[in-house]
Amino acid sequence: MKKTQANKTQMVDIARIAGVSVSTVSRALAGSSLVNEETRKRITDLARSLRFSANVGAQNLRRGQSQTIAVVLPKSTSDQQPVSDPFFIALLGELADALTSQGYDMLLTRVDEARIDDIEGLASSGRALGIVVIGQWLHHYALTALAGRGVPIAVWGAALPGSNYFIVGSDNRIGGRLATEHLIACGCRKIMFLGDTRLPEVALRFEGYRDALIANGKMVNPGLTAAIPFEAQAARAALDDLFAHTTDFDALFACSDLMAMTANALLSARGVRVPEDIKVVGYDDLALASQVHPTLTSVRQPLAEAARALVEGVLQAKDGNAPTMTVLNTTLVKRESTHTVQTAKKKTSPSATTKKQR
Amino acid sequence: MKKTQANKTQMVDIARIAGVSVSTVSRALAGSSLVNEETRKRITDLARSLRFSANVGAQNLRRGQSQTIAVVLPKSTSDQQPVSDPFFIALLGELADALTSQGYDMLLTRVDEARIDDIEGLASSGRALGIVVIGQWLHHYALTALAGRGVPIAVWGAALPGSNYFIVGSDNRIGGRLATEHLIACGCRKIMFLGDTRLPEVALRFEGYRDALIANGKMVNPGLTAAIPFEAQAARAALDDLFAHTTDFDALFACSDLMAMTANALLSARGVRVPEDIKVVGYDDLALASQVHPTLTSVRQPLAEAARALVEGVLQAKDGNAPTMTVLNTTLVKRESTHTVQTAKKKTSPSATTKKQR
DNA sequence: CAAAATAATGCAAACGTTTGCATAAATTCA
DNA sequence: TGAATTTATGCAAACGTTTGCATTATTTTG
Repeated sequence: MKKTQANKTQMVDIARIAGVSVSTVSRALAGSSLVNEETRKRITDLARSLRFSANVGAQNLRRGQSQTIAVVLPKSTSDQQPVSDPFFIALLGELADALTSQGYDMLLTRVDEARIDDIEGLASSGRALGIVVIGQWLHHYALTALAGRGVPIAVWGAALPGSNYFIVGSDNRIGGRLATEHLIACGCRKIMFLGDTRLPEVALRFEGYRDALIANGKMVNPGLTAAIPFEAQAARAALDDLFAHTTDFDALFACSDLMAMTANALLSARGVRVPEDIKVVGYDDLALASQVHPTLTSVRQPLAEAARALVEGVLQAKDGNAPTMTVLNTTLVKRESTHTVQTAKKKTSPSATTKKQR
Repeated sequence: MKKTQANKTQMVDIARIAGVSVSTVSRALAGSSLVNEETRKRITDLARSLRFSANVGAQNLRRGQSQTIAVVLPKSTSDQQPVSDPFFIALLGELADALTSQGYDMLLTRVDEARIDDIEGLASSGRALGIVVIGQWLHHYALTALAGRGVPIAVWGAALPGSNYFIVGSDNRIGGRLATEHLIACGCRKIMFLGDTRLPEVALRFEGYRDALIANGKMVNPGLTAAIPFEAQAARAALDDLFAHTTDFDALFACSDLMAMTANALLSARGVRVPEDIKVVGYDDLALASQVHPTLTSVRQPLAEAARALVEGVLQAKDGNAPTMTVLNTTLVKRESTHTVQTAKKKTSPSATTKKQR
């Protein structure tokens, strides 16, 4: 006995049984027109019945190319959370689907932000033919260096003009404007912007926020800006602190749904009602946004499209094409958290202990 | 010019520059004691400066083993949601960390539940040395068949006695009992169980629920059970329907936090207050559970431990060891959604529009 | 000082595919 | 009918590593 487990069946086994050479097996399974229809049928049937599956290592080696794309999810060193933001997860899911539907395998890697350079190995080792980076954060420089070295990368993030790597993102500026305009239309006068403008995406959303204010003859009030971080715990602390000091606002524009929901929870705990007292708009339009109470008005980014564009981007990058920037449309999804009319209780049911007016 | 891109540097390049043979390079980089300390240093330095990274396809081929573990996330055919439950995502994150910390790559695949057999190819093609399946759902039979064919798998799910594959799960029965006992201790008399008992995990939680009731001299009331599905949209519809028909309960025990949060939102929309009128316990203890209002009492499953056990399981399976069942402890995390005392407002701050007593 | 042991290196054969080229058999053409 | 063409197959050389074995140079031993 050589191994504990039976050796995997390989092409030579099939060849022997079918009485042909390995070349023919290879060609038959690849669907080459060089092999007789009848023999092909015989071979493919045999392969299926033996549950044969060609060794991809050998294939990649011979072909000089792998069918795998690496997806890296940066994790901040400080943040102990297992997974960053639900939004990234949703994008991840779409990526998984986009990749498998195009016949690529997906290698998922979480890398410490400080070690972002390490991801080059994923490509140079032939493990993956290219890399999708979710979230450029503050690493524009490192990403530029990578791309400069010929590593095929496509990044989800803000469109930074003149960048040397493929970027896919949504129109953050329009997103910010849509949200703000809606709040203005709802009659809000003191709209607070929640987000850390050091991040490129957030900076653009802030510009949209400013655009909307100015277009409506208002000024940007520096007091109505708070650099809330994305990470859940930190966001909660920052918001709690914020609300303890300031209450002079009638609307919140949060740069993520998570942030908006946390804000909602904290306000609610303080007895502030959403949307009656304060209106709230989030960003991302998570699935969860329509599951919470009140359901959350939010800026939607087209995830499936984003995933497709990212895959397309890596492939282009691999082929050495000049980098492009893809900016996807954002849309506003209006829900309860910005309702202006009396909250229309849908058929107040014979519920157990209904307290009128809460 | 042969290729568009410069060819990747490989061992032979390093060998040439260093004036040694490829064997020596290979051994030096592998840290073999056969090579002179000085030459090793020279070679490793060279490799680093050239950003060399050995071709893994070739390595796997030669070694006859890959360093990759596949993680499959089944998606139900009907469900259009990109990613199933946030809980699985959290587990995914832990798995990613556990794998990378042990030097394995993680291949992520979402497979249609109907095609669960296809995952065998991941192992038989040498792409992965083993497979972690997240959620056994209703596929005990298919998984048994896979394991029977020698595919190394480890599954997150309920401990099914006599199974032929590795199973890692948390103690659902205890979890169910803890939740129910807590609600009883809170003075609840009519505790509704929310979950589809066709799923093994849920069935066990229900047993725990029953255990607790019986231990407290109560009977299981069939009217206090609702087969709410896990999937968000469907769950919302089912819950909405449920609450429209029944209000004769004073507590909910939901089989996932998502379900509990949706229930909270729906109840809240109906003017029912949690925890004053109705107490709610969830399951999973998502990060989100402490971010919503009211914060959610929930049954926690030790995710990091789970991830470690799953990895350990696949490796054991690969080595042909007899399958084991790992049952992890569950604990109850008490939060606002089951508070009995007057909701102690923490230092009612000088908030804008505080409505006393909500 | 010869023989034996040790240390460091190289040679060449794998690993399981794919594919250019040669070849054999069958068919068409003039 | 012989040459030219087409069709189907096999041979053998890659792909980039790792590793058993042989080899050489160096040190130790008796």
